[in-house]
Amino acid sequence: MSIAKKYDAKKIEAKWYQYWLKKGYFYSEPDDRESYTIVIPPPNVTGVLHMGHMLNNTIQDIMIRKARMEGYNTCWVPGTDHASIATEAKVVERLNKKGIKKTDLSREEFLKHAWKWKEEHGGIILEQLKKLGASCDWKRTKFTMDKDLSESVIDIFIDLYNKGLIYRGIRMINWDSVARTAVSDEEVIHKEVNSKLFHLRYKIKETNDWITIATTRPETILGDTAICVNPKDKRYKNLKGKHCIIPLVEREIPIIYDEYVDMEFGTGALKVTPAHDINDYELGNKHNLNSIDILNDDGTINEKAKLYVGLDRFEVRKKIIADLQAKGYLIKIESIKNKVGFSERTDSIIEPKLSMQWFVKMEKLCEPALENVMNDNINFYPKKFKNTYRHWMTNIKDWCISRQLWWGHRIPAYFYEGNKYVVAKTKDEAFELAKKQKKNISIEDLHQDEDVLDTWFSSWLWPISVFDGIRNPNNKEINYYYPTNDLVTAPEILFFWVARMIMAGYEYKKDMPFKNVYLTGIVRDKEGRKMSKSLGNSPDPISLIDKYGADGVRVGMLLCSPAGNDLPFDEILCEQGRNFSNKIWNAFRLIKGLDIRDCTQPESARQAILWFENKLNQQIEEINESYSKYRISEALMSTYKLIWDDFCSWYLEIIKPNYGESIDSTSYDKTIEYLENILKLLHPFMPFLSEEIWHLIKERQDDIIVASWPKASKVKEIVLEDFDIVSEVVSTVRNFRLQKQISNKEQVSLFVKVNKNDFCKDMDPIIIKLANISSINYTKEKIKDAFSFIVQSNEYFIPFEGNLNIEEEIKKLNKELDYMKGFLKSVENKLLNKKFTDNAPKAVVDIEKKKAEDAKAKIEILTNNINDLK
RNA sequence: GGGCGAUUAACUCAGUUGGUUCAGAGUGCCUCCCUUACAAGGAGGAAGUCGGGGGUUCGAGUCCCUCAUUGCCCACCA
Repeated sequence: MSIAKKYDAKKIEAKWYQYWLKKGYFYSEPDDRESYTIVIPPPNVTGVLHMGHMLNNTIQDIMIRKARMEGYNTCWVPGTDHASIATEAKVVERLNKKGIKKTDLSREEFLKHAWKWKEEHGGIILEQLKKLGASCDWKRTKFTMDKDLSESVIDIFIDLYNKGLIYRGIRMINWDSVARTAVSDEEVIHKEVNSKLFHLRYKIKETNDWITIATTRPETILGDTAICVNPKDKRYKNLKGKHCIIPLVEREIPIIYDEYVDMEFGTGALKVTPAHDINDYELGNKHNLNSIDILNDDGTINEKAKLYVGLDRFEVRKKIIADLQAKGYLIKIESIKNKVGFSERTDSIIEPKLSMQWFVKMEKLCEPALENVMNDNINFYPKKFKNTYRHWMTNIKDWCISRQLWWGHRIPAYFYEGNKYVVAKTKDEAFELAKKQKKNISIEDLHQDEDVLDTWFSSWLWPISVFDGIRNPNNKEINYYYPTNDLVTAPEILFFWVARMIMAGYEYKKDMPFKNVYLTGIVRDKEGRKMSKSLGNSPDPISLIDKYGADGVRVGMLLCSPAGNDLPFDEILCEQGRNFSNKIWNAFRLIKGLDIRDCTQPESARQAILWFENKLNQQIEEINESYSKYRISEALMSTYKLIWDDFCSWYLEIIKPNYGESIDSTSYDKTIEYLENILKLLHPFMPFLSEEIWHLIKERQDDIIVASWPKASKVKEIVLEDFDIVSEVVSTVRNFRLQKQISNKEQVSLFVKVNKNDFCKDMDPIIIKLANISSINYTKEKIKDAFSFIVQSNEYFIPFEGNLNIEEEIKKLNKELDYMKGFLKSVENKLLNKKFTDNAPKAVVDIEKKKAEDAKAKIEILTNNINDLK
């Protein structure tokens, strides 16, 4: 059989994914094993896979695959989120392209289009995840607007309402006038922009004097209901009780006093527009001011403004400034930098606006959610996010959950007689409730609230609702899978989503939704910019997979992503991942190509096996340790080095028979055993490659995906230490050859003068093989005319007939000698320091003593060698 | 403005309660090698005043203070 020299990922990845699916390895149902559960952070149903998803889902898959091998009943629930505002925006855009306006459609017609869009695009991202190798239980795929999940959402709304935790009220909210909906505080992004600060003067009615105010939003003067100054401000002391006239509209408003006003800013006089500014709104409440809402939902000016009715607010800004200037009200224009809120979804400028909305009271829900994170019942990785979390949870405001959209869960409130309403699951139930309030009501009088719920109002139930734990709180599945084990997500949505899931968990299951939260970094490009569509700096994950293989990309992602750190992505890392695939592939080719005979086992092989056995055990422990601390990159790096350095560069090089020779069956069997263990350790990172080789090594029925995770037995440290000496000797000899240009094919002889008591010669055959030594001779005397070096106070000599550069040798030795002397001095100083010997632990002092002894011995050798050369 | 981090080799990062020869890893770089698994490779090598300054300690990448640079979160100046 001839095996390709280069590993071809493309060829095999699809094959194994289908195979695993067919064998049902991803499928889970409750049984008597312990469960290990992850719910996917549901990507937007209309989204496509980006690098953030790649990272996220690779980590989840690694955890799931390892848990599966450890014997847990693993369940990774996939699904998508309806993403109400994002999806609705896309559907609207698509309709616009066809010349259809949303406003021309009925709600039902619009939703038909939206569902059609969902059917067409909804599956894409999940199909992409399969290419990555994600071992999700696809039979459980959920969508936040599935019937059962939708019902759960409505049940929860009603329950919270009945508990008094949901209320309706007029509040200042963030208004997105493109999407024409309220958005939550978290969906507003503040950006610094260059603005103009307009100084405008208002006439004071009683005195005919002027007062000058400063504003960046001159169009809002149409909604002014007061001018406010600081009571301490001497400039405005005599204005108490006076009024002024708004320019152009000529409306009269009072002058009020409040310490809120910053005397330093602008002119120290503030125009107050309670309907369109959060601070003004609060001032308005405090001073009983009217609110005049001058904005329509689409951002145009309404008739309450009296002027410019029907024009867009930004157009009005230009016009009003021109008009104010013409009439002498504009004093000056200043350039300033200020921060303006933009909608995360539509990037339009957010207008603060008074509006009737639904809210969830957060205070009570927060309590257990905060406590159980702070006391580590729920663990955050990395820990630093606990601080951020606490900060947010202690400053949280009520959650505005209504959105003026159609795509989403419609609010189950039914209105009659204007503002009266009842909350119920169906219109019939609502009717029954309404009858209690008003005897002669008819069902036609009830109108359901037009608004839908914030997307996060469904996603906060995700870990419960995917197991139907809301509608059926004690069903077998929820009891078995909940709480889930790990949540892997981006820190960006810590508050939107993670915090709220924790709240919902304690409110509805009296328990945490997950035990651990692994927060990944943000994927950035080489320049450190966040990867985004608009910048066009994000590589297409699928073409990366085509190029480097899913295994290669998985490794590439993980090579640079310690938990919580941003991830500077560079395609070269995927290349490294691919090269690693190839390395393993070729190690396999070597093993597969060996000729096995029933011959005597060489001593070098026997020693290599002894060593590698211990090395492997040591690394298994280390890898497990890394996993337990959620240091996934570290676990990968340990695996990488174990395979590349220890297994390939050392072990296989020793075990490999010389040209034309055969391997003994004992060594061969051991090698296969090690390869199998290595592949198991590798499987979570490189599932496809490991499965492929697993089956190519020998005929077998079992699959690596469900093979048992390697167990570590006790490590004999001394063996590892002995091997370290051996490897240092080998490297030094190789270095000597390189320097003196002695070919590796030419044998050299090695003399050893042992100065240490516990010297182990067992591994000499390894040195002989790897350094191509003719023989190792032990000597009591130094060897003249030889290249010499010291390893662990033992002296090694390679007789050398060429001209040794004496001066250079002496220089080299002197350099080393100086270093050792300096080192000895610092150690001795330490030991002479009584404070050190008295205070430091005995073990530390003993180590220092040993250091001093070793240093002395080495100094003696070096000194002698230098003298000999002279 | 408030809060939380970060700063260690050219790059990306480890460095776990202060104490082994502790200054590390991977990549990159340099030198030699197409040697009978692998040039997507092998062997060897160079490279850092641990951001600056001060302090605590017998002992400081590690703890404290301060400055500088930088990232993120929250609030927000009309």
